[in-house]
Amino acid sequence: MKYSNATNYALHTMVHLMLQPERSSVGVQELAQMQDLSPTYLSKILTKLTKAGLIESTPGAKGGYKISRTKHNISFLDVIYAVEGDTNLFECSIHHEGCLIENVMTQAEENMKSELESKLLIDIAKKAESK
Amino acid sequence: MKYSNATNYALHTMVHLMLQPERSSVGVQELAQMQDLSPTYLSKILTKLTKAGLIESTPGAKGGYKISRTKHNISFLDVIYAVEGDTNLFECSIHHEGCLIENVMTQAEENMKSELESKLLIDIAKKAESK
DNA sequence: ATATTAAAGACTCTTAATATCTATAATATA
DNA sequence: TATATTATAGATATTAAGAGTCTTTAATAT
Repeated sequence: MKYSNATNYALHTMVHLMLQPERSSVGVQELAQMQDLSPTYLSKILTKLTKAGLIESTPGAKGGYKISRTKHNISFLDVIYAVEGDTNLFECSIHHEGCLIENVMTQAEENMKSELESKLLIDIAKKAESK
Repeated sequence: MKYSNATNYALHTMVHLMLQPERSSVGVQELAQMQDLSPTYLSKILTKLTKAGLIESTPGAKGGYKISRTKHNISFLDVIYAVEGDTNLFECSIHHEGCLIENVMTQAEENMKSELESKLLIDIAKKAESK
């Protein structure tokens, strides 16, 4: 079990965008180069982030991506959901109602998610900046 | 991102074995039938559990599998490790030392794991029994 | 000796993730 | 308005991992 590469790239991209000056967009070319990815591939991921409202995109010259104005409190969980969707890590294979095993597994997953919800990208960006 | 089916089957099998009378072995035939699986497939999973020391196997007539004598305190995490191995859910794609993103993701995973470590199969088995 | 059962290895099938290519739509600016 | 630039969308190919089967071998009880 692993997080997808896409989630990994998305998190790095988001932190990078957080470090940009206000109102300035960054093109997919630059973002892709930074992580040694093909622009077309990364653009798929960026489109997901855009649809989730985490970033804004403007096509055309001088266009690109920037952090959404309305969303400066973006959590790790927000990014993960945007890329992977909200799915349960565990679903009882026998599929019986109120499975005790599933209950335990779900609770553990909740613990992880609540941690990821409490961690904001902006804090990581600031830490990275001050290094 | 999902837990494997194998983990799912393993957990159900373990709880089932927990509910057996002491010293009695159950064959893969019966265990497989219970979950509507092919015996050969389930046996792969059972072998992993055996190698991890969570259950004991005896070949031959009247043989089968039973919970390890020495391990009546088996946690959910033990079973997951036995089947999936201990791997990190997240590894920085840029692979730079002390990645701040990776740190956050790893901490969240630890929260999940510690919950799974604190939950014992025997407690689930007892609950299921008393229903 | 025989029946029974686990273990191991080779192999196939399926699915999801990864990634690329091409065409289209939108925007800035000269 | 024309052109260059950039995002979006769709089709398609590639890869890797998981799921599952089949067959052979080894171990054990009776």
